[in-house]
Amino acid sequence: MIGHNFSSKREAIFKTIASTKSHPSAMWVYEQLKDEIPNLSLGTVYRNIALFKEQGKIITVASVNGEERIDADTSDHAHFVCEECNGVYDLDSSELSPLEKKLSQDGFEIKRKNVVFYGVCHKCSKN
Amino acid sequence: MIGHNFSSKREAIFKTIASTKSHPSAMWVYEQLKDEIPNLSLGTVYRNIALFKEQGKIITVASVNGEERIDADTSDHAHFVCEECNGVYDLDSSELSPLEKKLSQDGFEIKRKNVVFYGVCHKCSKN
DNA sequence: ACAGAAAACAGGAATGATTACTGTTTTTAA
DNA sequence: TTAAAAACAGTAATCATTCCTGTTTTCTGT
Repeated sequence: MIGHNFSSKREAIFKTIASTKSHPSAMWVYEQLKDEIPNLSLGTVYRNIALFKEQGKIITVASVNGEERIDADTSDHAHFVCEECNGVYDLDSSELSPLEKKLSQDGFEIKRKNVVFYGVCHKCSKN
Repeated sequence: MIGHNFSSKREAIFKTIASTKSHPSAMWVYEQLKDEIPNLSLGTVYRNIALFKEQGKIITVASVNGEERIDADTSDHAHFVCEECNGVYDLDSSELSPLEKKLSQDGFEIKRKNVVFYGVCHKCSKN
């Protein structure tokens, strides 16, 4: 069975993703780990990210500057992408439920949603 | 001044994008036009799409199977991506205004937003 | 504990959408 | 009409991501 074998690298990759709120890219995860695990391969990071997605343990949040950003918080929430610092913030998105109700009435099966606001965050706005 | 010269190819590209509700990819636009304009270059399609985006005449809607999908309807609306037929549908998204109000109160400048639902559309659902 | 079998991995090559470059053609503006 | 500016074709380059091959690690049944 794929994805059920123990692997210390897999665990380290998941812990790195789960322990940050930075909504990281594959490269960021790789760079966080390569001191601790010198022979880690970037391909392994990508392969495990794909596996975690299939397993529903993480989601894709947005593509920022051509890089996919992920999140181990799979609860129902939206995101804000700052186009100055490339930071990604969590937002509540409970307002969307009426729209979702209408969709399912019209025969659309919603499997996941992606609500992203783009702009300048409160920190970068000050400068 | 860049983008203000007349160009029949630019016009054809924009018309192709504006006259469809399919939320096309660059390649789709290229393929629609290459019979009519045999010496059209794919690079020209990409260059003009980038220009239209800068000019605010089109927006990016979603990335479907690694391909960016665009829309000449820049009004405030959301989208539904069917993961079976790769179709993209328009949705109303007026429910989002309370969330946007809260964001601007918190100092976030919203420049654009991207609301995408993923799933199976009503047509594919029947099969 | 041990030996295959299955899964995971490293490292590097391949992919594919998008972008950049260069020489040529078209458009503009005086 | 003519020189400068912009747009273009065609092709090469980029870069995140995926694929491939030989090796290592983990699992499972005995």
